[in-house]
Amino acid sequence: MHTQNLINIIADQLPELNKSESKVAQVILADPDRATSSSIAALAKAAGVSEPSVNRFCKRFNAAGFPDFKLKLAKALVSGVRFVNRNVDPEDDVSSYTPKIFDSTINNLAMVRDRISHSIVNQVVDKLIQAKRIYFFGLGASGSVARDAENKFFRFNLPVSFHDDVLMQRMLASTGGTGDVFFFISHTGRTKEVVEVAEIAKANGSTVIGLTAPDSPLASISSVTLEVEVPENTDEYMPMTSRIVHLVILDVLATGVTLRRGPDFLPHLEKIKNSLKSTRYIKDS
Amino acid sequence: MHTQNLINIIADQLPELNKSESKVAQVILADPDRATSSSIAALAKAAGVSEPSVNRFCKRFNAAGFPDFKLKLAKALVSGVRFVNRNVDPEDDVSSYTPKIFDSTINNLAMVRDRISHSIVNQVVDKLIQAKRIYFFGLGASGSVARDAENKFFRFNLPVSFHDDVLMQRMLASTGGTGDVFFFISHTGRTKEVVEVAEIAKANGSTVIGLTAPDSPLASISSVTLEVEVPENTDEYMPMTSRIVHLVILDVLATGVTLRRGPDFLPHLEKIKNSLKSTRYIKDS
DNA sequence: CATCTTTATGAAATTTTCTTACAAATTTGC
DNA sequence: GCAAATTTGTAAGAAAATTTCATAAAGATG
Repeated sequence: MHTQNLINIIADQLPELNKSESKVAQVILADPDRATSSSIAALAKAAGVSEPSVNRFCKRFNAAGFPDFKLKLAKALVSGVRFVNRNVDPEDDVSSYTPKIFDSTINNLAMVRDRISHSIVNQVVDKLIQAKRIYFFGLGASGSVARDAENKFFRFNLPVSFHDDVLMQRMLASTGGTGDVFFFISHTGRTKEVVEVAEIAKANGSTVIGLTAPDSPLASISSVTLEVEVPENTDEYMPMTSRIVHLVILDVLATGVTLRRGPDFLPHLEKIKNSLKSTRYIKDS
Repeated sequence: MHTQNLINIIADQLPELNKSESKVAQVILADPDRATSSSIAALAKAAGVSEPSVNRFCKRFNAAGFPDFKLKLAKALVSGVRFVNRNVDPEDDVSSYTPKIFDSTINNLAMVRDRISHSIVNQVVDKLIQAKRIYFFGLGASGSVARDAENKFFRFNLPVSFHDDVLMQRMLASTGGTGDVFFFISHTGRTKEVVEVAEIAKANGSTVIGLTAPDSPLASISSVTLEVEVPENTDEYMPMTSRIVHLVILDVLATGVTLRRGPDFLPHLEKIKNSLKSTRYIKDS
């Protein structure tokens, strides 16, 4: 499991801190970048606590002392993951909402990165490699993800297709059988049409893979489920980030397949890349 | 343009440093990680120079002093490790390549987050709000992005469509005119078909927006360009992350449009959300 | 090659920053 | 309501960093 980001660790621990430690935490979380460049005295003053309290705070988070803590904080900031709960609000202008949306996406990715089951990724790669045919199915926003997956997996010389048409999906599911892989992408895992099609595929002996929410009907039907838990979209203004997480997971799967294929396969990928060259204007410089 | 890594800067400057500064540089380059956690005294001793020499060295590299220098060095190390040493290599297993792919995506997002021009985002939001019609065009992987954009902007009650068919694109571009917005998505900005269609759109008086690489043919044609610079995909195994960056930028634009529409518009979004409810299995719990 | 000028360097003092020890205050358990 | 445990701050002192200034080295000039 990936080491959690210091900032998130602090945020997580927040409720368990005592009064002065929590004051320190709040000041740091409010502007971590500033914290890295202030002295212990300045930070103590900003938090309204004594210097030793700040020092104790640092030690609580496994730092040798304040300077060491600052160093760790600085590193945590670079890794790009910032503090979570920054919702877009109606008063925001471009320079507020733009980073907020990036940050929220980044945070969700970091969360899934730390939680995704590697053994399940491996199982799915197995299934994909052994597949006689692969179908990527999704509706609405997940349709775009499915389409992207087709574009990606097509390069592996696998018989792959994507469908965002429910009737098409239904027909294909009912004509499939052993060796066929039906890969369902769904944010909620509760869309009736999707679940029904998955049931049909399953009934015909095909392998059903779900890239979806845990504890959903789709998850329970799937032969293997890649569980993605992205916080519900409570804020009206926040975009749905699950699509993006799904895309990255498909990137991971594609990489898994490439690696499993071994180095002999690279020339094939190169060939596909080159086939596009003639469609482009040459880069000067 | 990517800011040069501090370590590389030091290495580059090496020949121009004087005797004691160069000693300091060598010690730091030999073990930069150690340098971040040693005191000025320790480093001075290791380099066989005086403490002020180390201090002067730090100031030479635009640091406020030694502690500030250590901070910058620490940051450089983190980003260095991620960019240089985090490529997927053929020996990787699931638990290595999975976080690597997430990290590389996260890094690219963080980079664009810090570099994207807010004023251009604003300009694009303006154009989208005023548009009589919006067309999202993309080919290949960018086609999926365009499709996702349609799905997203459709909710704004704007006449929007997406096309990944070159002939369709061509026809629409030539029938468009003032008030129409053609939004082109392209990783390279050099695909001939895309550039040609953009030229046609432009010639007919439509607004052309490019979500693409800077200094590309597409960028130079566009009325407004959202420049996205994602490091070239040199590693055979690394997936292309520009798609994901593009999606997030479209999320930003959509948020901008929602905010500009004001709170009166929220019921409309709510209505669309609700329209999907009946298609889902209810969540128990 | 002597002398002046510039530049580089370090010793020591000063200042800033951090840590520790301990006592006061607060909370908790009984 | 009192003792123990925990939390917090004061103040001292230790450590680290910076500045000042003197000296040494290198370079320029006649």
